[in-house]
Amino acid sequence: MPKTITRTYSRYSRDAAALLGALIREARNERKLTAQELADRAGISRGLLQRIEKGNLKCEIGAVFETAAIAGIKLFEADEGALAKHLRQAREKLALLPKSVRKTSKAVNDDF
Amino acid sequence: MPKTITRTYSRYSRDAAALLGALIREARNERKLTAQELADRAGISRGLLQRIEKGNLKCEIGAVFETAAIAGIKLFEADEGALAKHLRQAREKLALLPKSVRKTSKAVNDDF
DNA sequence: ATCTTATGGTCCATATAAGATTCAAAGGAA
DNA sequence: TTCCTTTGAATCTTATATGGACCATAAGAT
Repeated sequence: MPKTITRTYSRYSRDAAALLGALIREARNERKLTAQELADRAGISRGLLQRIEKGNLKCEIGAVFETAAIAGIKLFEADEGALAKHLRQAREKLALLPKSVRKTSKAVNDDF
Repeated sequence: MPKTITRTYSRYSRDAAALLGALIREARNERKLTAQELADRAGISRGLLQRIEKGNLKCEIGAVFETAAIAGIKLFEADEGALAKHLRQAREKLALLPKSVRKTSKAVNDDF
């Protein structure tokens, strides 16, 4: 039998997905859209929308983002212009950075 | 031959994923972590991390959120407390709402 | 220069997410 | 009450994302 890979998720990730799903559901209800309607507009199935609204982490991020956008949820609390600006800045900044990192010391800290 | 489903994504979704990926890469470089190290900590493969950092939308949202969390990116809000707060508020609000919506008129507007 | 490590990319096997279908139950309108 | 719609959930099949093994290139160290 093939070995089954079971992924584990941190509480933070679970909360983030649950929150996003709840926001989508809230926005959908406010706009008086049925699950089927929103799913159709997002180009996904109703079953997938259900999983997304429940905060299921095993969903394609493209489907989640697309659904959130159509429902009117703004990711990163930014409007489209601000998002594009952030993106451009991030790209410019990355262009100046070296492509690879080299460890000189094991300066590692996980603070979360 | 089986029919292939090709998903389309809005510019907003693409930008959001690209930004998130860029933020992850930036945070990884600041922490002087190699791609392999971050991938190991997130429990994913290096190849998947590469796609995430490139903003590929065909990735499991759980893997993306987990990676972002480990890299130190705070989703939606500044700190985890704010995230948990929002989540709780959303859930409380949802508990008061009816489970289903009924269309009385086609009051639908897509403003994005 | 050499050596070592990191990255970017491709290809393939397979674990798995998505779509489709079904059903039961609940909600709202008549 | 009787419809009709929506939702929730389970099952199955299929499309596909993931992991792993490659290899070439780039970058830092010596």
